[in-house]
Amino acid sequence: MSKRHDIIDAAKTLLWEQGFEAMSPKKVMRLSGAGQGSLYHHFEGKEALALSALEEISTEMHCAMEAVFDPAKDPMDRLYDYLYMPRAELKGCKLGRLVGEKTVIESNICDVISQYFSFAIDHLKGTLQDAKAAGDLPPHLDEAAVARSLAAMVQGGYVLARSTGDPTQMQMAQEGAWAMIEGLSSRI
Amino acid sequence: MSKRHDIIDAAKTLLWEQGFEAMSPKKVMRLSGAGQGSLYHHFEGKEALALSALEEISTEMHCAMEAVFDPAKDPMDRLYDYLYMPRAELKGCKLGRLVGEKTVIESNICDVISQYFSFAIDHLKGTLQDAKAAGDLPPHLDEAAVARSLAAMVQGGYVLARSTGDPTQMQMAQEGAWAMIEGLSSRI
DNA sequence: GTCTATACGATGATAGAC
DNA sequence: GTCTATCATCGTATAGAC
Repeated sequence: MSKRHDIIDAAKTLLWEQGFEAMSPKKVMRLSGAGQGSLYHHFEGKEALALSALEEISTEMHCAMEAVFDPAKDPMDRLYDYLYMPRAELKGCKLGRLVGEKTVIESNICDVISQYFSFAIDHLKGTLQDAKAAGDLPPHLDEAAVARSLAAMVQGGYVLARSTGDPTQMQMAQEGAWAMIEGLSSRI
Repeated sequence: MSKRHDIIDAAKTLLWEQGFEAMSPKKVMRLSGAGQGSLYHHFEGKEALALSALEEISTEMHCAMEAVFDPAKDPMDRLYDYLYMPRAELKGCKLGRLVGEKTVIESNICDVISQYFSFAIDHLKGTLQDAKAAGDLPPHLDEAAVARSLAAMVQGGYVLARSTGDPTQMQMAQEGAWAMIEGLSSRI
């Protein structure tokens, strides 16, 4: 009965709660109940473990996003649902939170994170195009740029919320974003 | 001749380049040329040192912002200048970057960061009000929310840029934000 | 004020027995 | 596959001499 999964689960938890640098092999062992031998049998080292854990997390987040960007939905609804997706304001984005760490930026971990963002931005861009085609947004709007803005607003919302310990900071950022989108829409 | 300033300077550099957890007293000593004794003579410990360094950084950033939000300027110019302020896209915000770290969130360091954000948000809010008063933005716009959105967009722009190693991600986020603001303005 | 010496736990990993 | 040594190094701090 392999402990591989217990180890990955512990790593996922610690990565989210503490970040990559603070996720030590020892903490993973304590939390998972596995010994040193198991950990280094299944994974080459700390970075490889983090990579496996983050790939699982990334997959889970992709699934959540596919639901939000369901092409059967009205484009403006998709945008609204993206902005107002349930989020753990004070814990931060499971992936985006990690890019503050130098060691993450210098490792392969960064690829998993940037792939997630490009996935989200592509969906946003497509949705903005659909909204334009439906006559819901002005035709001259630069959807590539606005898509980045919206993704950035969410990531920045976490930063504001965490710095103040106040989840409503994220909610206000969301409302501001939606106010701008709606303002553009209602004036077509 | 006190080494206090050398130590603070080294701490400022390391905090920006590596973050708080990675800023070890030993690294500060190496970079500043000071010995252990000097460091612990001038500062109670690592956190106190970081706090002093970040207060200096915060002051510098406040000054830069006062220039951007000069009340003599046209409100829309102030917004534009804020969005397009020169930024080190790949290094991140000297303050905002730190909130990803658990130890930062749990310490007094967080206060310095949140004070900086509330300063920026207040200026943004006031500027948005001025723009409304001048007839440049729709009167029903929720300036408290939009102010958070704009501040968040900048912080998130750093996240996107760092995750991809591509500074233009920040620039696109800025352009998207400006496109939305301008879109609202041109349709009054 | 500055320095060196010393301490002790945590980190990240290897070795080898079961 | 799993476990328990064991290791060198780093991180954070104290003590005490100059």
